[in-house]
Amino acid sequence: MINIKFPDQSIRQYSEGVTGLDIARSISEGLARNVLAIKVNGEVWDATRPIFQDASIRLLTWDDDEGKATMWHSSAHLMAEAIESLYPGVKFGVGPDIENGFYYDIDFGDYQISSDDFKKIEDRMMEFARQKQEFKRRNVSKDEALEYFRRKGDEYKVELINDLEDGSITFYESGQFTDLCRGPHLPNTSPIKAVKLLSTAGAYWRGDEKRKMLTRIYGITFPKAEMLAEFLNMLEEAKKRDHRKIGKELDLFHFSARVGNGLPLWTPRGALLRERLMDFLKKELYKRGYVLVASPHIGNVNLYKTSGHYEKYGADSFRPISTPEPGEEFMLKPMNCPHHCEIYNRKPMSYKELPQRYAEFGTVYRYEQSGVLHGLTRVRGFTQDDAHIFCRPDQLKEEFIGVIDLVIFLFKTFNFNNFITQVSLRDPDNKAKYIGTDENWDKAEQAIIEAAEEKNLNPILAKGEAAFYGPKLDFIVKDAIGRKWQLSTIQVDYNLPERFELEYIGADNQRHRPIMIHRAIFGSIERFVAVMLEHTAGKLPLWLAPTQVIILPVSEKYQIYAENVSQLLKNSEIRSLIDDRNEKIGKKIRDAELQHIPYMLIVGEKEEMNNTVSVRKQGQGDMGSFSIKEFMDAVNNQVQDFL
RNA sequence: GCCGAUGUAGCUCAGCUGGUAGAGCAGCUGAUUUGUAAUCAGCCGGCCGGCGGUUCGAGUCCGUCCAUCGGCUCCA
Repeated sequence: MINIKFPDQSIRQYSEGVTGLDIARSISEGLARNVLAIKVNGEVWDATRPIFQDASIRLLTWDDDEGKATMWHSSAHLMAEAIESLYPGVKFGVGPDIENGFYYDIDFGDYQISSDDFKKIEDRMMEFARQKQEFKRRNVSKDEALEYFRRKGDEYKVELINDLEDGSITFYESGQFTDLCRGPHLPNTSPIKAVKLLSTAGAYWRGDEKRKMLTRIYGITFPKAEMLAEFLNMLEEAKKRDHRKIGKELDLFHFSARVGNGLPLWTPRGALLRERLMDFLKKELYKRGYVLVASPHIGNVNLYKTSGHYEKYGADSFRPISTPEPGEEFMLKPMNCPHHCEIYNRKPMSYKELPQRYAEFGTVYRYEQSGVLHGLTRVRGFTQDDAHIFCRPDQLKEEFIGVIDLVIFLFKTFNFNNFITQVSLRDPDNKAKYIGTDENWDKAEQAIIEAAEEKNLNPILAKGEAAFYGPKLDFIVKDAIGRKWQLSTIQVDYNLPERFELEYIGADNQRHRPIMIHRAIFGSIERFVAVMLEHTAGKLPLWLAPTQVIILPVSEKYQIYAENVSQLLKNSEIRSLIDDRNEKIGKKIRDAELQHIPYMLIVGEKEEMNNTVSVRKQGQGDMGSFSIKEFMDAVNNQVQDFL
């Protein structure tokens, strides 16, 4: 007998060789039907794999991320089986589960697969799923594995196997399909009750653009048909919230091929929104001891050679600008930091003057590959809400805490209540590839982790994810429909202080090297606007709305009164418009609602007589009648914290 | 950049197997003078993404370039 410990710490005894499925069945038949996999001592196993030793276990169902992952991984096999049966001779690359579903990279030879083929494949997948095909795990020797796929003519699998250790290789068989696979998998295909293939895409074999491009097919499966319907609804909702669509509808920004792709043009309304965001942030920066600096859009090539950016952005980015002076070249700045380093460098700095916190809404230019451009989230010219903090090593933690506070304050302000954080640390097995001393790295990593813990961030620790120049802390927000966006980043940099020979004079009268912290809260204004629009579905808060109030005269007779109201609002710095079109009030309200204008003021005979406005709040309807002053006070009250 | 798809009026879209462009919304004009999510009528508006080709004839077929979309890769 062996002892099996459950998540609630209770222990039950089972005979050796018991499987997850057996354990589930010993609890209830219902659980046995729902169990997709089992976690054994922290490792996810097939629910059908026998357990021979004492173990802590957790039965995994659809409600567990690992349960979903197992199902989607098995679904990738199911899709591969369906595709192999429909298109014999295709070759398979890799087919993992991903955050929302799974994909498989496939070499279809000469056949050009398209979404028209999806229905056929989905039907075949469901047919196989209903057959309740079992997933059978089998250990194979490297020779046997190679032999199998050589005979099958699948060079991709052969390549994968060649990279594996003999003795660690497993095959999974389901129906007519055998795949090289680590697993785990479902006991059988029956939990898969709904299938949807989502898209095709080209994907380089092993992510290497020099190698062959395979066809990737994305799909998702569910244990219930209703869940698929829900998922498809969510996709619809995401489409409705697409910032590119909202940006057009609300007339915020525009792209012109004549200006150049990836170069956003901000319309009057959009520019206003940007200004509001930047003004708000500036005010916070002053409060928190930052100082604004400013630098030009170009800098001498030598600046970027010193910083190392030339190497990174020189060849594949906008080409340097030449001048009448032979040999003289300037670059559009891809980063603000070199300029800020030179601002720091302008005079000897005392330890008493640190930290220096330089902030700039700096517009930078990077020649992104045409295929990656995407609305406002990926562009070629964008404005970072950038800042660089130059501090002493003993100030690092405190500075981190300061930035974390600012980030949290802003997330709260913008209603991003759901976010995760990640600390990127260096790879402990490969310390050589990082610049900076061992001691400094240890201290910095420690400082970041401590700062994050003090702020209860509960960060994910990602070893080996740090840049070569320093560890960092990233903030990833989840928007209203659960999508993740990386916004804020705080990065330690040992590299630039070195390259720019930054110094301060310490209390010991010796020269010391300051530490530099890069930090951006919004990331870029462009991206932040995009995320805001998708998060709010275009319903911007009052203080950000380009038009805060629209005055709707019931008929032309009240035009003069409407203008009077408008003037009063303007005097009070409330952004308003009059809808003086010859339309009925219902129509004007409808259009204002669709434009998500926070307040509508209906004015007619009653209002003109009593010097009032009838207030309608966007999304909520009629709020009743108020004096103009009452209304203005209420508006000013709501926005005052943001001015 | 690469793979695939798409590109028709300011916006959203229709236009079958090639015969020379259509709707709704927006805009303009007029009528109506309106009370909390679409008043009616008329009008304007298109080198059918650009360039080449096939054809008597191309929005429709072919090539090419550009842009957009979904991915790969990269990143804010």
